Amino acid sequence: MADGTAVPGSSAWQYVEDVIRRTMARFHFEEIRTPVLEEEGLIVRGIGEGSDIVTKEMFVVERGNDRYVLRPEVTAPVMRAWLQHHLEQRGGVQRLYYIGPCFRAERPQKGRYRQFHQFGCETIGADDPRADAEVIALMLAVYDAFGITGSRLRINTLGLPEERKQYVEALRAWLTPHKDTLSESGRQRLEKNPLRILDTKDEREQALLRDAPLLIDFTGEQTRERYESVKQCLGDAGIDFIEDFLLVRGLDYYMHTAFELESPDLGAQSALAGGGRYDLLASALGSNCPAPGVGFAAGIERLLLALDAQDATIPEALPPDVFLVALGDDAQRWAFREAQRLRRQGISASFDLKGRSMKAQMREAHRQRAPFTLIAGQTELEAGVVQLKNMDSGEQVQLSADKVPEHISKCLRDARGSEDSAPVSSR
RNA sequence: GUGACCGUAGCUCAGUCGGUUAGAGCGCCAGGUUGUGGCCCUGGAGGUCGUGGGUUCAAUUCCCAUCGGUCACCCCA
Repeated sequence: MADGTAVPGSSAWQYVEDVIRRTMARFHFEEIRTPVLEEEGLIVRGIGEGSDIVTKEMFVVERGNDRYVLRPEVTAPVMRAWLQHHLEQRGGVQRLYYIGPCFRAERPQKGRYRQFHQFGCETIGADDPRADAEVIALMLAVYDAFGITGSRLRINTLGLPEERKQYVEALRAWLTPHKDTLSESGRQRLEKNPLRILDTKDEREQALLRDAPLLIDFTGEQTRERYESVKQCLGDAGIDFIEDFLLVRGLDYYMHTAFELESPDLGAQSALAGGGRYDLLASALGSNCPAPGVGFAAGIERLLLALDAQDATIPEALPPDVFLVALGDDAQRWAFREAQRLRRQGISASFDLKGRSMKAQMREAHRQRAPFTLIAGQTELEAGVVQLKNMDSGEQVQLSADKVPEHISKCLRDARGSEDSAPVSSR
């Protein structure tokens, strides 16, 4: 197995996907699936030639003269799909979401894996500030649905490319005299990408930055008004946020609104999710179709870490409705036959495949939390009957073999009817 | 890519200052109950002590390499 590629395949995973999909549906976002394999050019143009992802974190697949990459993120692929399939022709605004694997060739650590899983949404075709606020609200709604608390929403505006460019120069000019205070990587960033210094973890650099110029002061009236509207929408919806003028994003396509959701439970990789507006992505991809967009991306593994840290209860896998216990060779054939009969009628059935003792089969039924067991041996087969045992009460009744499905159905209905706990999931 | 730490049973971990058959708890299997789960009791299976090499009379233990893992830097979900 390649480094950093463990894929959790547990009931927790099922549960997480289920809650995400339901939340997305509540906001009426529609799922879009894009290929895991993408043309290298799309990703390079989309997230920027100089970005860390493109320069050192991509898994490249070559075939003949074609170069593909395993997608490192999903926004650019979604935009490609939107352009390629002319989704703008569907009229209105597209509200889309995705969930699936992404790949980045970084050194694995807590909350960071080479194959990881993202979910996120993209609203394409609207530059209304409410779209930004809606995306943020959706992002928070997901974590809310999981009961995750203590995370912080930070927002900022990255302005327009022109404004940012002026700011970068001003920041560089301001920092250059303080070169000696910067760390080694800080000095490298000063050359390559001064914006990245803003989210430094170095305390001396953080102290220095307190007096540095701010991007917001280099933005024009339009940018500022837009930013104010987004904040106002968030306020109207009662969403708490922290304004952080030092917040930047690592992908080049972002502009205007940028945001990040941080959790104290994650270790060094503290971002649960992040996103922003990317009105110029479509043109970076070579389209002249205007496609203003805004979205967020979130890591499922980090969500699982947060759930774990908060000792959240994750619903267990559903038990079978009935476990069939067989004694002897003839009964083993009966167990398979009977399981199939029940399954065809929508009753979930399970049975032993190792020819184990009755005691072991009963234990297995108990372990699987089956509410009922159906027991048969030579005696029952010859008499055309089976034993139905209620595992909860221990009560056992003998049934005529042909009445089994309807009887079990009835018992299940009775058992479910008497439960006042919330239904976990319908079958 | 850089650095630090860690690899003993399915899992969580003891242990050996180098020395007869490497342990515990949980889990698993079986018996106690000629065909009945949970609790309890008894027994059992399961380990090339990550791998390769070196030092030594002797290595799971020391050394080197390698592979795997973890965390941090960096980066970001």
